[in-house]
Amino acid sequence: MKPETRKDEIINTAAKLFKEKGYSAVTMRDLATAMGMKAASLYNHINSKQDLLKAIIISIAEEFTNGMTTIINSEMSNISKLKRVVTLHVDITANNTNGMASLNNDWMHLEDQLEYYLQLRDDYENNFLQIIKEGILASEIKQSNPEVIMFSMLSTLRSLYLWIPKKEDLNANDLAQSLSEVLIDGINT
Amino acid sequence: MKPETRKDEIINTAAKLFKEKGYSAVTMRDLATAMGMKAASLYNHINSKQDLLKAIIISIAEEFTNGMTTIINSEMSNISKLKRVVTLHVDITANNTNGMASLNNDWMHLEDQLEYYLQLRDDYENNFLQIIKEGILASEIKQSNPEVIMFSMLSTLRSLYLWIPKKEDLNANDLAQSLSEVLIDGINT
DNA sequence: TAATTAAACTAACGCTTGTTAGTTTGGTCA
DNA sequence: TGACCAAACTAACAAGCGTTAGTTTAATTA
Repeated sequence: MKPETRKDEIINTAAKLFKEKGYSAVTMRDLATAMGMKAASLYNHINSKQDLLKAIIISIAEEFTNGMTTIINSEMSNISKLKRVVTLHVDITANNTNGMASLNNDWMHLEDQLEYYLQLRDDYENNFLQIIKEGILASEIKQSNPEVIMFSMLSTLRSLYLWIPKKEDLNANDLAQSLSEVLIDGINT
Repeated sequence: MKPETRKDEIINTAAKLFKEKGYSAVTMRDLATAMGMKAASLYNHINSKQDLLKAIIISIAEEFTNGMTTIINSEMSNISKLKRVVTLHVDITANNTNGMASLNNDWMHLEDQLEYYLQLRDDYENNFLQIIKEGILASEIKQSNPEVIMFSMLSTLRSLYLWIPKKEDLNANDLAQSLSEVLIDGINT
C-alpha cells in the first residue's frame, strides 16, 4: 500500500461527490469545500475537472477489460467463466463503489476519452455475450435469448455499487456466492 | 388520446435530453434549441426547469405505486405477483423510456418533491420484498436471501429503459415473458 | 541560516446559467 | 374590421461556473 497522495485524495473525494450528485452538478467549489480548501488550490494538483472524471472512469474500465481477458483465455466451463465474471464485478465494485457510480452514470461526459471508453465497453459486452452463447451451445445454459440473459446479469452487476455500501456485513465472497446462485444456478440446465 | 399540448411537447423533449446528458448538464438553451425556439419562450408554458423534472418523475413514480397497490391487494400466488411486477415495469418503461431515465438517474435533483419521491420508492421496495418473503414462506420461491433476490430483479427492471429502445423488435408481452423466465422461473422451486 | 518546495491563499477573468420584463407576430372570432 | 390571445421574440439581470495568475505560508533540506 503506497501512501495516498494529495492528488489521490482529491480524486477519491471527487468520486464520492460525483456519486451523490453526478459529475455535472458537482462544482469545483463543492469539491474544494469537501477537501477543506479553496477551489483555486485544487489546480496545484490536478489539471481540470474533466481530468478527474477521466482518472476515475478509465482506470476502472481497464480493470474490467483485463479481468475479462483473463477469464476468456482460461480453460474452464462457460458456467465457471460466468461465475468468475460475477466475482470480477463484486471485487472491483467492493473496492471502489464511488468510482463505479461515475463509470455507470457519467461516462457520457468524457470528452477526449469517450470513444476509447465506448470501445472497451463494447468489447466487454461482446466477450460476455460470447461466453453465454457458447454455454448454450454446450448445453450448460438454458436455451433462452442470450441477450436477455446478459442484459439481466449485467444490469444486476452494474447496480452493485448502489447495494454494496448498504450491506457492509456481507463480505465479498459471500456476496459473489449469493449472487451466483440467483443469477447463474437459476439459468443452469 | 387527447392531443399533446405545447407544454407536453416541452416536457417530452426535456425527458429525452435529460436521458442523454442528465438533468444538470441540460441547459434551458439546449432545450429551447431542441424545441426550435428561444430559451425565454419556454417560460410561456412552464414555470421552471425544476418543474420539468418534477412533472417527469412524480407521475411515473405514482404509476408504479398504483400498480404495486393493485398487485399487493390481488388474490394470486406470490410467483404470479412477481410476474405482474415484471409486466408493470415493462409496460411503464416501454411507454416512457425517457422519463424512466430521469427517474433512475436524476431523482436526487428533485427539491420540494424529494422527500415524497423517497417515500414512494421506500414503500414500493417494502412491498416488493414482502412478496418475496411470503413466497419463500409458502415454498414457492427458493430459500435464498430475499434482499439479494429483490436487488437482482429490481436492478434488471430498473435498467429496462436502456434496453427497450435498442430492441424494438421485441414487443412488450414477449419481453415480459422472456424476462420472467430468466428472473422468476430461475428462482422457482 | 538560507534556499527550496509543496500546498495553500486572494483576486479576478470571461463565459454560461436560469429566469424576468416587456414587446411583436399571426391567427381566430365577435 | 378590431379585439383578443397564444406563442413567439429581444434584451437583460444577478449569480455561479471552470480556470488562471501571482502571492503567502510553513515545513524540509543544504
